[in-house]
Amino acid sequence: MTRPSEITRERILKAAERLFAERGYDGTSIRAIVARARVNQAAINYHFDGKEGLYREVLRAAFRGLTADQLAHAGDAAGLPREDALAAFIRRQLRPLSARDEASRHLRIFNWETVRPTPVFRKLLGEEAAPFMGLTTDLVRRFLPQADQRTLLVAAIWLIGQCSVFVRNREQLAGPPVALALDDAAVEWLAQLLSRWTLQGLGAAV
Amino acid sequence: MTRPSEITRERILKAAERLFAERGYDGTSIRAIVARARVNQAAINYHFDGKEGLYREVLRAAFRGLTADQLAHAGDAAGLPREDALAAFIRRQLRPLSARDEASRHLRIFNWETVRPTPVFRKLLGEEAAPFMGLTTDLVRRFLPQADQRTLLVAAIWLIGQCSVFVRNREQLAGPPVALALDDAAVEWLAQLLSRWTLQGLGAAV
DNA sequence: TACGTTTTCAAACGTAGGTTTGAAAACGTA
DNA sequence: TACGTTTTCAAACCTACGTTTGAAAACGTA
Repeated sequence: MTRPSEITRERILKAAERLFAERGYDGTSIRAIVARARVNQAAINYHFDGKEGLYREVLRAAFRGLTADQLAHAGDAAGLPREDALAAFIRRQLRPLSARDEASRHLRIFNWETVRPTPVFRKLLGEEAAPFMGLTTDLVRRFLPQADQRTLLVAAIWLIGQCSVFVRNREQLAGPPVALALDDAAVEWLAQLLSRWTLQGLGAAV
Repeated sequence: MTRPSEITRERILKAAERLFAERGYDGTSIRAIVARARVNQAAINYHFDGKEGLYREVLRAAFRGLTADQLAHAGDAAGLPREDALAAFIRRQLRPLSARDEASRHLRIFNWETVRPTPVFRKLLGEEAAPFMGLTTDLVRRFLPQADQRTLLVAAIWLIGQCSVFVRNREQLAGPPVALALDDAAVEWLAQLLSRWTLQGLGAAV
């Protein structure tokens, strides 16, 4: 692998990630990607063997990026009181609300897949979802020590869902009729509210 | 309005609803719709003034259909103890989990819009979301009588989110690694679990 | 039945999409 | 430097899309 060709590859990946996140797979054209990346149109077929191959790469990177971010703090959680660990988890889950950064983009690519998962995505999920689900399950287990596995899984999904409804619908919630402010203070307020309700929901005193 | 032309209209709407639900707006072609509806291709432009006009009609029907279910029971809720009203709300929200019917299809059309809302959808939401949000807000207000409007709104969204994470990701949750069973018994069990956690979360004794 | 309107139809139009092509350029190495 | 390989490039190709067209058919009504 020579250096310049790697640059082209990276430029394509970066542009593709942005556009796929914004417009989804179908809504993003090869021509739009190459225009943004400032490379030749044929480069995508040369480097990634077509649009689908490029998407596969982007998806994998997004998935890794997301889980890596969350798994990086898994170690901390064990050392915290369960209440604090839960609050930290929720705060991290809400992070894309205020930050319009890489994590936010990754999550968006992810979201496109939840409506109609591509085979590529299904495969990825089957292979790599376990660590994150395990982390979340471990967290709720601290509140439901004698629950069975099925209940723990549902609790984990429940917890994730409480956060993701705000993250996913960020744009609608920002406008009328809800008009939820989304500055840092509001996000922190929201995180505390969700923490309290979740703690109580799982039967912990607050 | 003559009779046969109404039949054509209905056939198009029915076919379009199915296809838009399955593949989304971009993923559904006019040609696929007319093939399923067994009508001429130009009929869509004649009756709906183009693909976007057709989508507008389908979206409106989906929205009405979805909220109608909850709104129809809004009257009942007032007469129930708040705990029962909440449980009934959750059970209704989870209904698309077990029923692969019209409601399920409507929700799916809705879901396509959450990633990147079309202007058509935004307009619809602005015009018609208020009754459903009002209903949900009224419900949570019974648990948080002295909360301000912003908190009530967040609580309402929180409640909706807890249900929608299961409904939205039904397909992924049914498969590995979660492998959540989704027969009627399991859905009822899930509804009760969510009811309990939500009740506790909102500070009610169970 | 006769006539103006509404509705259907097959065909074509123009555009945008992903991919392919074959040659030119850049590159690494002997 | 010379040469085989890798990478870039502009152009073309082919397909699928949404829409338009103009005439034929069906319709409602007088």
